[in-house]
Amino acid sequence: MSKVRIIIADDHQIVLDGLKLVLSSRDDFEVVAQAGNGVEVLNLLEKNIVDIVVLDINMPEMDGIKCAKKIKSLYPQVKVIILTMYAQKSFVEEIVKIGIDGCLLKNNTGKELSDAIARVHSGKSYYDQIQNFSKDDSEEKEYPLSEREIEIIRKLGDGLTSSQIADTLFISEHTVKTHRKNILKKLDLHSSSELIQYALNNGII
Amino acid sequence: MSKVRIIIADDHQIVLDGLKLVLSSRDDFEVVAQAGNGVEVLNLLEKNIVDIVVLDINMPEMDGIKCAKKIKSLYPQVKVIILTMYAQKSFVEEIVKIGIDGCLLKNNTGKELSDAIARVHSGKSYYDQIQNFSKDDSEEKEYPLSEREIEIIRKLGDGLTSSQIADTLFISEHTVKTHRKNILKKLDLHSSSELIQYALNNGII
DNA sequence: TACTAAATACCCCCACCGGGGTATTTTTTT
DNA sequence: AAAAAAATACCCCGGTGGGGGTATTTAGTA
Repeated sequence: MSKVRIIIADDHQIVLDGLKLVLSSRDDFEVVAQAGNGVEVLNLLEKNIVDIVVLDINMPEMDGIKCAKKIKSLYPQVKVIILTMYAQKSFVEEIVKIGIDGCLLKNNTGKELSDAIARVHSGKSYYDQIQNFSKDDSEEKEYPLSEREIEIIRKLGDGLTSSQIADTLFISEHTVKTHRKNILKKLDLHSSSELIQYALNNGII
Repeated sequence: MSKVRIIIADDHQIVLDGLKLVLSSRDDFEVVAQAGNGVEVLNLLEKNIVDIVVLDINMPEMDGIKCAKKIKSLYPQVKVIILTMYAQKSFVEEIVKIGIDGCLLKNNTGKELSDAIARVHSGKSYYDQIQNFSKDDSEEKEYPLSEREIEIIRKLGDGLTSSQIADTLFISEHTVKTHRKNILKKLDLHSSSELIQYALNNGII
């Protein structure tokens, strides 16, 4: 019987090393490649035959969700499992819509990841606690932040002013102010200080 | 020859599993325990003889820096290595002051962590790119924050304005502004946003 | 194709922040 | 008792932030 061919992606090399060892402890798994961001994953998929891709959500260049979307459109037969730090409600719709096969928190053991891979490989899906924070609460509307908005938040956290941010991003100061305004509205916050606190507490920064 | 006895702490179980495998691949290392936060680490240290503790910075309950401080005061002979996601300048002063023995980014390979542990165990220190920022030159000017100033910082983090803070503390708005001004000067920061980020990263909030 | 979200850019306005001072009173330390 | 540190309070001023709009262009999706 052939092994399950796996690609793993995480922006922290040390986590990659760990995951590889975790998965290699099963002799029916084979980690064929590692990647540090979504773009690398797509490059690797061009040259490798792969059964399953394990993606961290938070990655530079191209995050896990975007990458999963690409994978599912380019290689529908490839299974995708998302690894995430926090149970972020905003991702769930995306995850379901894209048709991601599995999703679990980094909070799980290596064995559970192995189980998830085995289950997904057999054609089933594997969702961790995700259903807990799935959209039961129709009351609370989720306003997901765009990439640009997150970029703005990070720079606000560095203490840059609107005009400074505008300079680094080569856009108008007005645009930066609009973004900040929209961010505060989406998150129902009322100052940059609150925003930074929120961002740090939610893994945005 | 006895093995190097190691405790590893990270709030993500899967990362712990990975790290354990990475370190166990060396037969002169022994991972005696794992912890999900700083409090657990301290409990484990009461019952175990340990050479080295590897701490993630971002953990609930008690973060890596706070935990390191405790360890160094309670068990000075125990070596501490900090694992961090980003090279955050704000941590460096703390890290140096506390006397942490090693510090490296999660961006490194498992082998580099092993090397760091071996080196630290031999009595040397191991600093990744971090030392680019460090400035052990001469006297580090210490500008300790007063209790009142910390009180102000917390309220700033809640998004309160000067006048709102003034109301809750029954002092003049001018006084609040003076405090904030002094705080920014002491810490060499230039906006409340930077301040909040600094405060959260240093356990002030 | 039409629809939608995102990014872009601009208007007005006032309150607040950041930075520069000075100065008095209270508390703590020497 | 004297010195140092902390907390208090006030002045000025320019730039920024936060909140209310509107509108165009671009990109992705149905």
